[in-house]
Amino acid sequence: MTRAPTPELDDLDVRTLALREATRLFAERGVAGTSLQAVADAVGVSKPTLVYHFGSKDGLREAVLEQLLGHWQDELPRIMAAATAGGPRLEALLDALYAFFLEDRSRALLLLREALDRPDAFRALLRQHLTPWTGLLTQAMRAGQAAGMAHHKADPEAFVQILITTAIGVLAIGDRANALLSPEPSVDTQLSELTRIARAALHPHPQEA
Amino acid sequence: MTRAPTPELDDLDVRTLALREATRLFAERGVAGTSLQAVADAVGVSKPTLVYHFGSKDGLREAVLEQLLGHWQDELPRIMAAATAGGPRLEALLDALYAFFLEDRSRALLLLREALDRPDAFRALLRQHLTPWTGLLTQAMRAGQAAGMAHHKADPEAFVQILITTAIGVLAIGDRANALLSPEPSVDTQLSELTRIARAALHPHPQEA
DNA sequence: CCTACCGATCGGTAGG
DNA sequence: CCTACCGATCGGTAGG
Repeated sequence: MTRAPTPELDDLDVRTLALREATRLFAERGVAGTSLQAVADAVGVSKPTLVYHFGSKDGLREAVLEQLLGHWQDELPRIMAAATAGGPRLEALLDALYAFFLEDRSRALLLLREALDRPDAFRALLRQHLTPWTGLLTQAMRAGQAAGMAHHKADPEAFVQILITTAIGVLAIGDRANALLSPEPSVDTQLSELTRIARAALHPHPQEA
Repeated sequence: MTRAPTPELDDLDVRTLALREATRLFAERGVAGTSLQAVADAVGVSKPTLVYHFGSKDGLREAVLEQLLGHWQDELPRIMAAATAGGPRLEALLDALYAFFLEDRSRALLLLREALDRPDAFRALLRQHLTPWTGLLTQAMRAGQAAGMAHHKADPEAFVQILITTAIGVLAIGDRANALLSPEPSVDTQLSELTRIARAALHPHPQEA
């Protein structure tokens, strides 16, 4: 018995471990494709223990998503501060976006799956947590357009939308979809190209400035 | 009894109807989230009837995918011919890509779900059916680069990859992910902006030509 | 193409 | 945090 019998410590361990394993399994196989028993086995506890900690399978799913959004909430202020330090810098923003999702593949996979499986809940989740931040981006972009530093034909909302959609798409399935091409572009190469595309599409052609 | 009792006709009807309903349900809820009974109810037959026609649930899934890829195989030659008629035209290609997936939302959803749920099978499917065609695109793009008509910094494989990934991403979840922004960009607006981005990222800046 | 039915597994509860 | 167990549903088979 090297393990502390303190219930509070055990609680923390099981809950943390369960969140980690559920995140991994839900991302890989989807929520519908993952049984509570499969999570319980991965954690090394019984099925009712999971129900005790999270109320239900749906409670576990919500806890996993809340944890993901929590990470996001912690990082966003830091990212936005860094990116807008010397005026909004597109590259810094994209690099931060890439880094966040590269740190844990499950993040992009879970987001994409949630978008597919629960459209309404997904929309509500974005509205609640992220719309204020994207508003800052489009605002900065309009300012850039007014100053002639951003392409005047760009639609700020659609531009930001597409960049985020593409980044998450590449990070979630870039290693599968690249079977389309030969030779296969690595995820890193795809992200570099995305940055180049974004830059070219944002900055006005000199003769139009 | 207005319906013909001919078994062959009924066979065709049930199979066709089952494929249609399964496509819709698999796209909406995923394969794991759709029971054979749910498909049977939607078609109006019993569950064993589906097993008779498709062998198993997995057989039904494969039939749905084959039908999707079949459509693609029929349209691709037409698309490529139209797009390369007067030299490769980016806009024509993108419009054809958009049109194909807009015609039936399930197409983009199913592809995305398959990429998530069965990575290896998805890669094999792309390699088998689509890599030759994308090879034509990168080839045309390299020719454009050599002629100074396409941006020399672009990575052809990564560029094509990203355009397709983004188009499918927008068409599959553009109506959910746009809750990120306010006002929400419509899917049409997103596609227009994607075309603009692609054009700006492909064509070299004049001073570099 | 159906009814009847199979064993296995599902999410969740009772009770401790 | 467990064992024991619940009814419901799963994909699939038997037999016609």
